[in-house]
Amino acid sequence: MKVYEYLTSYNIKPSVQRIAIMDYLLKHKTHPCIDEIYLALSKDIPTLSKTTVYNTLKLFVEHGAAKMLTIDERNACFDGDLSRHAHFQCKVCGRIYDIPLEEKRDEEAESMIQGGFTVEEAHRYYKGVCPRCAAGNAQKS
Amino acid sequence: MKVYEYLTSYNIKPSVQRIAIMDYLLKHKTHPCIDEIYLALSKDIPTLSKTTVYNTLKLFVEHGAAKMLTIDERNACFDGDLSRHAHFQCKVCGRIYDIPLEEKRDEEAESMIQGGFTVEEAHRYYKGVCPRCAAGNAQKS
DNA sequence: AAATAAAATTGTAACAATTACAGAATTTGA
DNA sequence: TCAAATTCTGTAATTGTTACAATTTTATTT
Repeated sequence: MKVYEYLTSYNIKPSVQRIAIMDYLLKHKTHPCIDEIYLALSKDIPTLSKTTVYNTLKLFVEHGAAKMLTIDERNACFDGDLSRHAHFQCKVCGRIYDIPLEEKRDEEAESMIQGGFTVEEAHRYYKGVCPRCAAGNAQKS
Repeated sequence: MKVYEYLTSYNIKPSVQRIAIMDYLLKHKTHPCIDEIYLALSKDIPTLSKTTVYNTLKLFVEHGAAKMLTIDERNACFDGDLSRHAHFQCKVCGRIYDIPLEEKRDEEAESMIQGGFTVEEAHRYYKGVCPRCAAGNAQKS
């Protein structure tokens, strides 16, 4: 299985729950929060505990297999896409969009490293209103 | 008084509490959280309620007189510096540093606007270890 | 200046996201 | 198969934030 090896490549011991959660992350680019993942997977794994979802995502982030987004004030979101990209959250519907970044070096990060900082994460995000909502098709996701 | 007019310029009716909170924000570039502000000002204003600090900062953000940072997962931080700049949070001591941004246009934002997005906020931040902590002088702030 | 209305502040209670923790279940390794 | 280690579960505790009603303060009208 594919996700199985993906997890092991990050030194994460696979389990039914971990595979299901990573699989969900890789297949749903919606930047889901804990609850979304929990509710979706509970259908297949009825015994799933929300604590496990918390623990597992924390594990993923620690092993570098997922990223945590703190764009949304209310709750943390998670991203299985590890490529360099920015995010945009619509203030109306709450959706988080992926925004491609021009491939160019990050001068700020470079000068920080010069200044003695160790840079482990770089986040960039925007907020505003998405085209969908601007068009009046506002709908809570 | 200076802060008084500063508040009115943002259409915020000044009060003892609001002036004290804005004054604290302008004088302390530490990106304080609610609790830091509350604890610091309680000494001068013993009747101050934490709810007031919450309400007031929400008001400031709505009127564009302050910015809320969601870098720290545990609690929101606030910044009275409205100029364009990035932030760096040290994972060891938790300090949030200001990082100057080269003055150049934000191509990503521009292309998003082209794509129909309304961009109201742009955030950029980094995480890692600061020089102080790297040198071993780790100390929780 | 007194009375009234409006706005701001306070404190408690409710709420929601997250974490701690101990017991149950599962996996691993002899 | 049995013991040890790991993972998972569910409840309880914790914490940041918000709702709300009562009180206080400020502004307005008479």
